[in-house]
Amino acid sequence: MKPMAQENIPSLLFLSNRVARLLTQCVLEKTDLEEMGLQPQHMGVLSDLWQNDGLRQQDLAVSLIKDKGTIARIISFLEEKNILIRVADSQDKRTKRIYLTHKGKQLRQHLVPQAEQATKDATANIDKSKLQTCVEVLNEIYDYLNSCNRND
Amino acid sequence: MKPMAQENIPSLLFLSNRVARLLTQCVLEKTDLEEMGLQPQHMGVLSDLWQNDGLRQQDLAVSLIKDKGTIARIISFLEEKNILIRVADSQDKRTKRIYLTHKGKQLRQHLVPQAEQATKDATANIDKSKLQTCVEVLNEIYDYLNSCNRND
DNA sequence: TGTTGGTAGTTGCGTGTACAACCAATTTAA
DNA sequence: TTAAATTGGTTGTACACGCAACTACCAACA
Repeated sequence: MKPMAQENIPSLLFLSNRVARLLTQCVLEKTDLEEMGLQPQHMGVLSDLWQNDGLRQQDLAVSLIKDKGTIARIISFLEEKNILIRVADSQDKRTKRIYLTHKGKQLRQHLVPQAEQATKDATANIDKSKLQTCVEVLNEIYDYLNSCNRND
Repeated sequence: MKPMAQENIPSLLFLSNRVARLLTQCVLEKTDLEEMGLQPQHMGVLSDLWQNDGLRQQDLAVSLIKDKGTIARIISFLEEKNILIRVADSQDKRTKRIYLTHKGKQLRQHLVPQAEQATKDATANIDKSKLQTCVEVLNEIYDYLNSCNRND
């Protein structure tokens, strides 16, 4: 007699959480983040700014799936460290544009190759095309869910 | 004249973090977790116990990539709610085995289908075989990195 | 048998985060 | 043009988490 069919544990939910933690750990260990007095969440913010300088704090909050208050504090921290500056927007006085300083731009050349290497090491034994598919799928899920969020 | 080649932002690192956040949000919204007074991290612990009753706290810490202190507090919380019990191991008096109560086992039938539906909704527009590949890859990364952790 | 090193669990502390209340500026509607 | 609703940002509060120090226990070895 077969066992009753059990509900399937929703693996994507738990796997994405655990892999995210593990990769973050790897990057923290294998980069100079810590000795520069930075944390993984700071690199998250920087990654968006490296691609798009001049974003608003609200843009960062939506992109990073974090509370706007949390973003405000991270920005304050990075501003303190002279990595970026808040610039009041002349068009809309509510918003502040975030611009990287020279130091902030320099960090990219320093940190991104290290982080890249760390994630490469972590996925060295994975089939390259499957890994590519994985990234594509995550990107699609991200785009889909994030567009839902914006519309509620 | 072409722009200088820029380093590639390590997408898997950031995507896994963001997708994990988004999926966790979805599940929190679309299940009865909150009205039962539970949080996503509690379902993480439960998911391991539903598959393997009688785990040690240390097993949970390794599996969930969380500090053993954090696990201890989550277990205390769930024990308080009569969802599981700590049982001193007679073989090794250092360890405590975690067993689900009847209530804890019931939760599976209640919560897992809801969480499953939530993740299905979140990935409804994704090609099924690509999604399957994505889960496989995440599983491989998880196994690989977690085995590294155990050996340091 | 006693000593030493390692492991499971607990707890104090600092910090990152979400939530909510708030202010200022903008946009929409009356 | 004014009133109401919305939006971007800041700050207070509560809590989940990692780190580190501690206790209790086990295992290995002299």
